[in-house]
Amino acid sequence: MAPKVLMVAEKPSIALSIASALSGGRMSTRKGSTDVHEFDGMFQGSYANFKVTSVIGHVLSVDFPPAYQNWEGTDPMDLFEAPVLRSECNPKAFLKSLVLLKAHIRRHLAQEARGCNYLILWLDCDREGENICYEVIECTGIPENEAGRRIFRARFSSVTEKDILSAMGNLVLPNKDEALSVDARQEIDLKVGVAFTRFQTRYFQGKYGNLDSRVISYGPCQTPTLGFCVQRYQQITTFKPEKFWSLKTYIIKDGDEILLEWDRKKLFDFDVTVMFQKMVASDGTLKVADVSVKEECKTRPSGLNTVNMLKFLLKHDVVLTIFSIFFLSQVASSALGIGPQTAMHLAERLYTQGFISYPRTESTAYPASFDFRGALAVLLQNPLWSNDVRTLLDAGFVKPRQGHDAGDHPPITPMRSATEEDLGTDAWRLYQYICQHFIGSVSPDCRYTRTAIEFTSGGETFHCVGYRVTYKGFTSIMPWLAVSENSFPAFKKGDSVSIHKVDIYEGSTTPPDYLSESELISLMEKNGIDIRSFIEQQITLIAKGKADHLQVIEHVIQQFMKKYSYFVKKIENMDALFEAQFSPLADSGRLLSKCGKCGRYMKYISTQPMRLYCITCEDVYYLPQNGSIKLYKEIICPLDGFELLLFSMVGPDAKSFPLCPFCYNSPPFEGIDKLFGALKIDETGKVGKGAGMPCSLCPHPTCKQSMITQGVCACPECSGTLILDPVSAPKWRLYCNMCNCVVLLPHAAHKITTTDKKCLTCESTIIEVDFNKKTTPLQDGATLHEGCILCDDLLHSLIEMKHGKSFFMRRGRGRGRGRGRGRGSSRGRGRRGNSRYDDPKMSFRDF
DNA sequence: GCAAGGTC
Repeated sequence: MAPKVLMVAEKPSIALSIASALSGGRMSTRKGSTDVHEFDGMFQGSYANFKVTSVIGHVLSVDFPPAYQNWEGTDPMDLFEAPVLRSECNPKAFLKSLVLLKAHIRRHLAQEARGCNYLILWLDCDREGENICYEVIECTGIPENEAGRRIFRARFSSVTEKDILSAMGNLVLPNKDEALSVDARQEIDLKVGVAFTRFQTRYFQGKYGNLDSRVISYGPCQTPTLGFCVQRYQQITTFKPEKFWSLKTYIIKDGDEILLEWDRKKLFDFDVTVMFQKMVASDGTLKVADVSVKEECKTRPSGLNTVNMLKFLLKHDVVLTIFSIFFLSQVASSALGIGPQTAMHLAERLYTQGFISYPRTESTAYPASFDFRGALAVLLQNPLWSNDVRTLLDAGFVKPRQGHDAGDHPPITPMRSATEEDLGTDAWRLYQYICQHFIGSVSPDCRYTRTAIEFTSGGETFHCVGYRVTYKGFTSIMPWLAVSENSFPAFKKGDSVSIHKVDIYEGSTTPPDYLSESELISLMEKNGIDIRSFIEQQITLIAKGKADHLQVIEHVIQQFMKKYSYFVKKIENMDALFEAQFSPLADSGRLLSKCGKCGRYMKYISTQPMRLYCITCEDVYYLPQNGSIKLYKEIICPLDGFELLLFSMVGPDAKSFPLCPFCYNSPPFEGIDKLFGALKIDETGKVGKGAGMPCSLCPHPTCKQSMITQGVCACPECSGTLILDPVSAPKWRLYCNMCNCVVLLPHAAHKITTTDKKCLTCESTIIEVDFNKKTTPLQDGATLHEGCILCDDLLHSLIEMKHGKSFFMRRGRGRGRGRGRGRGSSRGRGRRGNSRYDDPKMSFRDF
């Protein structure tokens, strides 16, 4: 019988590429936890059956045993020496579709491995990938010591047919040392992170009013990074501007006014500056003391690594702003801005699709054997740079400037030709840069002439400098690095020229800007990130086989235990800093959301009647009763600046809706005066019913939470409007803002949003559904679909009506049902056009 | 309720 070969990649897309390359496209695919591609071919000289499948990142992760999960019963110090368990990954809840998939990967691998003679590991070629190799081996049940006999590792740096075939022809062994180094990292990160986080959270919990102390997390990566940001923030806030003065000396040459640079640049003493000005002015003439002409050269770049790629993209684009020590926010300052996360996403995609080589590399040096000619030839197809590439291939290219070989992957290099249409705007920008960088790196250096003229007058020296490019070299393909030329006066040594004027310029020093992400990346690169670099350097010893992993873990943990006990002993020092920043907690009530008037957190009083109290403004805001309330995404009401809350009924199918505490109590629009469950204390002190306007009744025209933007169509049951429930994913639904009617939307859609378009037939809001890739009802696997839930046949066939639990004090409940059709136009306040209600299609009679 | 590192 033909031997069976199982191959496992790190992600489904790579499994597909590998199978396509090895089978020449002739394969069959069946569904599983992840897809399995099958084909026949040759392995080790004989005919074999292949199947290629994948994991989805790590299969296993580490955690403490249950006994250590209890915050109360566990001293964080004990965590350092606690055992750790490896169990199946449990990704965060927001990745719901992944949870379902990942939960079964272990079983999937075990099943697929049954009866297989060989296992070939196609995980990404980095330390994490090496570690996942051993997770996969464990799941398949094949003994680890079969490495070299039944287990092999395929090493590749790009997902191209060439690389895949060559990896298949040169199978190696998985690297246990690198895998162990990741085990060590995982254990250290877990222990350090959890111990410090638990301790400082518990210490600060309930101590300060305006500190959100649900969790005060500590991590060897995030904390030092925050440190850099805070350090810069401190520099900015403590900055004292200083006045300075300088001389601006002008001459006129060939009719042009030219400003000369003063060699002293600037002085911090006004009187002294005036003295120099007088000396120069009384001389009145500048003598040309020296003219130097130098041929200079700007060298081509070395290969591109990840950090440099990110730095290029970030330059001027995104600024990291800190407005308080504990609140970080990103301000995108340019429409073109690609943040590091997006950039790496795009790069990952380009790699997966075979357009570029592996994008996570530290190396800027190419291996000696690298085929530059082949890599260049690929780029001939694109007219944007085909001329440059043709010239390089014909007239000879140079090797990139000598870079650094970190021993990981070659620099990021284009592998396939692509056009903007193939990739989409953002991915294209990134790809274009990678191509330009690569072509630039094998182009000649740029050469230019630098001319400097030195003038003297009254004992002071001035100068001007001019640049003239003699050969563009690599700067023609990388124009952003071009040497800028300037117009320049012709002088020779000994000439003299009269001074046109000498002015005093007064300026003042300015604080540095907020730390930009590119600066942050440079800082991280330069310093390592403190603490992280220590761990990194220790585990590298394991990866390189220079240290035993158990000893390294033991050593590092010992170090951190010492740091931890020092931290505990000195926590008052940290507390002193917090005291200066935060205000003490008042006696009762949990702080929940910010008041729009004073900006401080308001207290949530959970005893009936549920309400918010602002200590500063001494105001009370009643909330809907009989449900739970929590902060809603820190979104702020555009009308009054109060933070929105999310109210949820209890029980299955219970609805939830956002509200602004201020609007809810004092509806800002006329006519919104009905009772919707809010309570109010009347003059006699008795609890009565108050007014209430949640966002689902708000006629604000543009706010993303309002009835206007979230409303879809009229309720078939009452005079209300059906609103898209923003937190109902993945069981997306509409709920009526007046009665208990619920409409279930297509199941398991990835995302459903309202658009600003209206149905031409019935004026309902057009919704956009992003179907799940796997379950999409659309043809050709398309996932995006826009339409009216009533008039679009597809959407209409996928929706279903239900009744949820009512949360409003509705009037005339009995009238509700059966009123679904032929309603008049006298309904609703402030809702859009009413004529649509007469259209028979508005009816839900098909339900 | 905690980290950081994979993945979508």
